Amino acid sequence: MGEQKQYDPDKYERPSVTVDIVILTLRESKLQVLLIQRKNWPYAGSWAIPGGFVEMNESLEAAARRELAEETGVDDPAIHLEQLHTFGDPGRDPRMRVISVAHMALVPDGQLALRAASDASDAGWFPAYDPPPLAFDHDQILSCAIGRLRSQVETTPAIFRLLPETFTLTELQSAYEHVLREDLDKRNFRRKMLSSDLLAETQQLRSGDHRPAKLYRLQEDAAGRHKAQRPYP
Amino acid sequence: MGEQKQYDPDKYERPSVTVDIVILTLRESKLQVLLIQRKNWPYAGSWAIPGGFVEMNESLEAAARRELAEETGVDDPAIHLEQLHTFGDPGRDPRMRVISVAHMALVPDGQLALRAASDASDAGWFPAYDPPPLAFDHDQILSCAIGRLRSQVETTPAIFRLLPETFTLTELQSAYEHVLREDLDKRNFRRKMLSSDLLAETQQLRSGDHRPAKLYRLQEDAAGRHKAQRPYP
DNA sequence: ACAAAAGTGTTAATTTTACACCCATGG
DNA sequence: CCATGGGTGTAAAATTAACACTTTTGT
Repeated sequence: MGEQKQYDPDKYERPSVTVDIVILTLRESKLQVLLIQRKNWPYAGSWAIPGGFVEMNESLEAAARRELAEETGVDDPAIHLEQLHTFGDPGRDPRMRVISVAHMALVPDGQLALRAASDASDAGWFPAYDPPPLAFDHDQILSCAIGRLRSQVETTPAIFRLLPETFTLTELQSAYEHVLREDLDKRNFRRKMLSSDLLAETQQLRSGDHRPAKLYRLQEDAAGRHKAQRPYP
Repeated sequence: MGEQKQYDPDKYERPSVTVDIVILTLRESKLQVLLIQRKNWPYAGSWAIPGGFVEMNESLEAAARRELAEETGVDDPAIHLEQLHTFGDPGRDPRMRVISVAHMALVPDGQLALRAASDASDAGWFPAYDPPPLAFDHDQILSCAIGRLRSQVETTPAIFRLLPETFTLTELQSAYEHVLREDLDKRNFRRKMLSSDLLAETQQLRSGDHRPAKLYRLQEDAAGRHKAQRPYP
């Protein structure tokens, strides 16, 4: 900060600072969010977005990654984690003044070892667009995450952070459709995607119950072209 | 935050929390930022983005508006103020752990009573795209603000928050050009603007040295409509 | 053979770009 | 009368939107 009065910082009461993490994934073709159930006052029994205190020697991102690892077992710098917004209204937590730096993490559905944190009676995945009632101002935080995700998905290759390394075009389209909540035209979608330079064709096929589908992966250098243009729509 | 261990919050050392405000305006047809000169260690003599501590009973936005009023004399809820990002790396301020919630304010050039804060030896406007060396991580904060402004200007009517109530189309175009740093085609610009439903024609003309120009104002209900493309927070 | 998902082109509509001259006023 | 900024239209190109059938596999 830039002020420069001869403040004695100790004469100011200080708030607690936490990070909250909206952890999103695509499971069962739906956008889902990880929530933990509170055991204690306030909001005992309600579901909440996971979070925790920022320690004095760690950055905000480090704190968020630490919490992410604690909740999901995922400790991978490749996981997409971004800061969303800071929520700091006095009274948002009745126990004390808590300023919370909200983050969003996008994790591919996979072997997420969902280990409930020691302080949660339970943890689970819920439909992000239709969550249970949430503690504190966590409905706002979730809305903020979903809004950001949608905007990212429309303008960057963020969708791939929710997908496994290889995927079919139908899976990719379905991911877009479930995040954006709109139906896309199959032929237009495929034409646009294939002409976008975002995808690399693999040699493999996904054999399933029906006609096998080509598998694609994100083009290696696509991260850089990120901001450039909207892949879809 | 959502964790719920039986934390004793007092056993945690707490960081200081501040708000910093990137105050932007269009002066002399240039995008300019308000900076204050530091008098004391660290970065004595450097220019810095104004800011100050968040008090225990005020929201982050209230703190930012209070600082904005202290620096500029502008105390108007209509001023566009938005939260940008929170900067909290340990060591960003050598005096202590400071977590700063950066904001951006857009003020129309006008009778800004620039009163230097008591702790600043001076305050002044500087070209936002070509600022002097800045204290702390304030270059990052400024870049963040400019990036956000550009994205807002491309997708929302934010540009009008930098303009006086009435303006000519040429002034409007010039505002876009100086914020986006690109030249726009006059006829395409005017056609697009006039067909956008964002503008209301006034009966007045701006008489200057040459042919008078029609004055426009932002359409009353325009705040909602242009939101179409990118919602950010 | 059939059910189910994969894959494939064309046309119309809309949006974006490029581009140059006349008009109204003040000095 | 002239210098200066205000104001205007059209055509080509690019992008987007709408739309239905054939292919391949497993059962």
